[in-house]
Amino acid sequence: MSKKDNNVLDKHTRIINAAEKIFAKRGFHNSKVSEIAKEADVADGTIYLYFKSKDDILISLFEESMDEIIQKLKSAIKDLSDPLEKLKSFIGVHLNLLKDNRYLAEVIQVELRQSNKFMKEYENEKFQEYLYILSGILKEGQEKGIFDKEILPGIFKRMLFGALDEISTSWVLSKTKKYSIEECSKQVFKVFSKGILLK
Amino acid sequence: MSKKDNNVLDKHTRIINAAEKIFAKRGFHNSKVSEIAKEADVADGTIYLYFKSKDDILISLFEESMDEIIQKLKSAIKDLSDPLEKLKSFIGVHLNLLKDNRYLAEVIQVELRQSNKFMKEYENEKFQEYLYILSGILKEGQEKGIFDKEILPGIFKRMLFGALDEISTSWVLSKTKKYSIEECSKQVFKVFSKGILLK
Amino acid sequence: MSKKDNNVLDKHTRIINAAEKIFAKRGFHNSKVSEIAKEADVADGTIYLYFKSKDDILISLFEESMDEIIQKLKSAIKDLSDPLEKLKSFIGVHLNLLKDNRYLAEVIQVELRQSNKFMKEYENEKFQEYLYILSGILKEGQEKGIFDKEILPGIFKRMLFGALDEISTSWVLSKTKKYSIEECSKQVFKVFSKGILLK
Amino acid sequence: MSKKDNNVLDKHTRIINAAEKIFAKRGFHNSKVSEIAKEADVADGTIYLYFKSKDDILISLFEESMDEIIQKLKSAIKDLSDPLEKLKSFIGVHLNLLKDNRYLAEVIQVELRQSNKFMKEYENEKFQEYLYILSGILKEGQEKGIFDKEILPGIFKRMLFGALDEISTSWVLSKTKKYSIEECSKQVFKVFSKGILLK
DNA sequence: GATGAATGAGTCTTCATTCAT
DNA sequence: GATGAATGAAGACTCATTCAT
Repeated sequence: MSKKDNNVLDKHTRIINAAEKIFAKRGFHNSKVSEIAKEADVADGTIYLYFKSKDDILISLFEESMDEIIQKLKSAIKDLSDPLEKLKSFIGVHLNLLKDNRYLAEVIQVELRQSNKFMKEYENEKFQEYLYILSGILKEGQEKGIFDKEILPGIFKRMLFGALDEISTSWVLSKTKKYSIEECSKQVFKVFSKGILLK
Repeated sequence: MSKKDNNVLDKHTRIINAAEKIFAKRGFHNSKVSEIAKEADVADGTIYLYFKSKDDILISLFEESMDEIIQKLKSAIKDLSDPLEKLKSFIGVHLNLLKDNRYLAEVIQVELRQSNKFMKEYENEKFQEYLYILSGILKEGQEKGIFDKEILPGIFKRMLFGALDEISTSWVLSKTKKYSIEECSKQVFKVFSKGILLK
Repeated sequence: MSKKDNNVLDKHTRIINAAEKIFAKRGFHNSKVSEIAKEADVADGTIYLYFKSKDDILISLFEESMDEIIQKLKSAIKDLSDPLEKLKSFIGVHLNLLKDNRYLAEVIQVELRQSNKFMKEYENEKFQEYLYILSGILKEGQEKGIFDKEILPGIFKRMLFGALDEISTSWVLSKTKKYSIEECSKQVFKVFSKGILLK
Repeated sequence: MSKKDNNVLDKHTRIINAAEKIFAKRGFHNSKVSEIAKEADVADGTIYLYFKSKDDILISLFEESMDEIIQKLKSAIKDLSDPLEKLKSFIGVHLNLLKDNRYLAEVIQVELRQSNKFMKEYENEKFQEYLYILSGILKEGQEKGIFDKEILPGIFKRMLFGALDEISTSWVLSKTKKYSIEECSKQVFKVFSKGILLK
């Protein structure tokens, strides 16, 4: 999106978009608020009419992105009844979302961990909600007698998120893009579905 | 280790130990070199007799820790012939190492990603070596006809590392320690072994 | 000029004036940027809105001062046709300018030489322009048959500048002011005019 | 002189020689004591067995050099009876001494002014002694009825020193060495002798 | 006397945030 | 609401000097 096109959007959105781009390029701590302001084509001070602080930009960026991701994940699995199909869809949507939004992927994978507020103080409800969808799929499959009941949902959700997260990170940072996102999705689904199916 | 005990160690080690603790507590960017110096019980300037810069402390901390981890992982699987046993051992050692060294775990999981040098410029040979052990176990199992040949080692190693990494992170950051490390190891092994076994 | 009066000037000028005073008092290397800021009644950071670095303040101070000096010297000799009168005027204006601006004199005489940039890397166009006026006066006199043609302008300009520079320095640093500026002017003119006149 | 040859000298001399070289290359404020120590092939701490401080090295360097210069100047004019010959000799010796000792010249011309102690606090007896020789030559000529009695010795000595100093400085810093030292000597003598002769 | 590892005071510069316009 | 000039706190790093060996 060109800076010109961006200017028709409301300032809140322009700042979030600019921050996403700058954070992805420089990392959170090495990004300057003035740089974000310049990219968003607003004055430095204007940022503070829409956000409380630099940290708040990152938190908002994360929450709004997660909202969008969660909504897309939910809508993708909404009409599926088979937990296995839900799992396959979840994995595919997660990896494709990040592929389609390179900046967001970099921010979430790499920079999100840089604000102390996030990892330690911030309660991170959105992330909990994301994980809840995952454990929900497992539990549903266990109740339906498809998935192994010995798998603990609280551990499974972390394991699968970690795998998807790492695959995304390495894909985003990789220059050669040796594997396609489709291939990655297939492989992750193969291992995790076989890993939890009752047989 | 008390500050007193620490003082018998050579200064390089004292500084690395102090940095590990401070980085874990405050995060890389929020840690002051003067704080590390104080914790190591040396003068600020002494740090620069042993390290080129603050970044260099983090890089050295990572490399020295990875060296130790890789050595322990290698020695743990060295005498095992069954790839499945190697996988189980690898998972157990990885998770237990981090449990036994809380500061190191926090630094590797959370803070390591904060130096631009690391994620983008730094080649990260140590990490490649770590991943190579993992893909090696998979390949060996595939050659022995135990593991599914369709699993791509380049994707598998990332997937398993991501899962272990996320389990470690959440375990380290978790206050309640709801699950034991042993339980986590068992679950990860269960899913990944079933996921890649030929049946 | 009191700090209060100074405050009506634009910040660039206030900083230059403050630097002139502080550099004169402490010397370039012993002057703190924060001290200049305090004297200029601006915040430390404000300095960096107007100058790239501490070195840049000194260079700007020099260039702006030389501009003023050169302009005054040029305008002083502009309407004179006799090279001898030009010489007398040049000497008088040079010495009086420094007398009227004690801080500037100290900075130019003593501190200017302290920035490596100046003496070795910096091309110093302004100073070349200053010297060019001097050699111009000699050449004009030689062409008019008044001055000795054997005197080399390239050496003469340095000789006279050196003499004026040293007289100024010792006058500025002298506590007793044993000789008046007028007396100094007269003596310098006497020696140099007799020294170069054809007779 | 090679570092090896230098090692046969006593440490005081080795340190002074090293400082002369380093100060000339980097300037006083940008020279590190450790660099001088390395060049002198002694330990950092050894410097402080022979000199009180970094400033003290510069002061000693200056005083010892001036002693040598003054002695050479005195001995050069000692057997001359004609004040005009003394003047010619003085000028020639001054300029040649600096030509033959490039490092010393740079230090005296450029770096000497960088220590506050020198220009403001330090009484600078050696320099006074140097100037005293100059005013002595003028006075002797005036008493003998050769030089113009209206020239004030206190101003004349500064004027001539300034001229010689500036000629040396520009000669030392000049890359092309457009004029020879002999040519410079001749020109300075020409102007100053004609300038003060009674006719 | 000689060493050089250790010290720690000192400062330029950055940049998130504010506020007068 | 919007601006952007101004603020000033904060910190990595340097290097003259010391002192235990």
